[in-house]
Amino acid sequence: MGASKADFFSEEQNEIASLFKAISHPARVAIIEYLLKVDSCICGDIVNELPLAQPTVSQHLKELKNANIIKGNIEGTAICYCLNPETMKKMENYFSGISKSLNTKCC
Amino acid sequence: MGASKADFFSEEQNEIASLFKAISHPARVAIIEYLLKVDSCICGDIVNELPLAQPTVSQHLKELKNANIIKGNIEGTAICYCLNPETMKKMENYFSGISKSLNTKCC
DNA sequence: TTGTTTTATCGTAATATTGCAATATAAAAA
DNA sequence: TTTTTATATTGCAATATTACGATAAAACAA
Repeated sequence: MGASKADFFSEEQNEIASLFKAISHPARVAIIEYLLKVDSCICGDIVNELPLAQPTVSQHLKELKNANIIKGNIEGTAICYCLNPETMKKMENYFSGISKSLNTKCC
Repeated sequence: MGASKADFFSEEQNEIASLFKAISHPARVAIIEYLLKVDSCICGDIVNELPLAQPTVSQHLKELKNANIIKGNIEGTAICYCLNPETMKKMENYFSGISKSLNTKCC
């Protein structure tokens, strides 16, 4: 069909999948790395950093916000974006948990 | 358009994006978590664990293999799958690197 | 008020992904 | 050999994503 059969998987599996789906596009990786590079909130400016039109960037920012990967604070005409440390930690923990319980003698 | 404008992003950004794209689907998250749960190579058996038809599972396994997230060893008629510890570590490191250089006083 | 700036939304075309039936392939068993 | 078992590939329909022009909305300046 094309739609994922989300109903057949656990809530947690669907959550993890959509969290990583948010960073499964190079534009969104670029946004994350830009926010990391400037090391502060960025008001405006993101559109000029990417080789994409403004509506497209806005759409990618919306997806990152929905996934809780970035936070956006309204500052007058502009919006201040920054990374959400908690979500970064959550994703780190997902993999460190896997690494810990991995039997490396396998295969 | 629909296609991502991959040419305009860095090699590294495209790599990171396709790595996480591999775990952006609940079926592939379920495969990872099943391999983790059994804590050993699994020969066959994966198809029966998922609510999907055999060709669909095969397709998901192929994507996980292409992303180096799982390894598959042929064992006669069956194929032994297990997680790739190096890729797990790589993904963990991506986020721990972000967490480390994150200015948490922001926003 | 009007104009400017910044971000969001709508509508839609191009492309990608998902899922599966049918079929193919490959190795072992009978 | 034929049959069985396990996995892969092909082809296609249904759905999702990506990208952007046009437009809207919101805040501020003049």
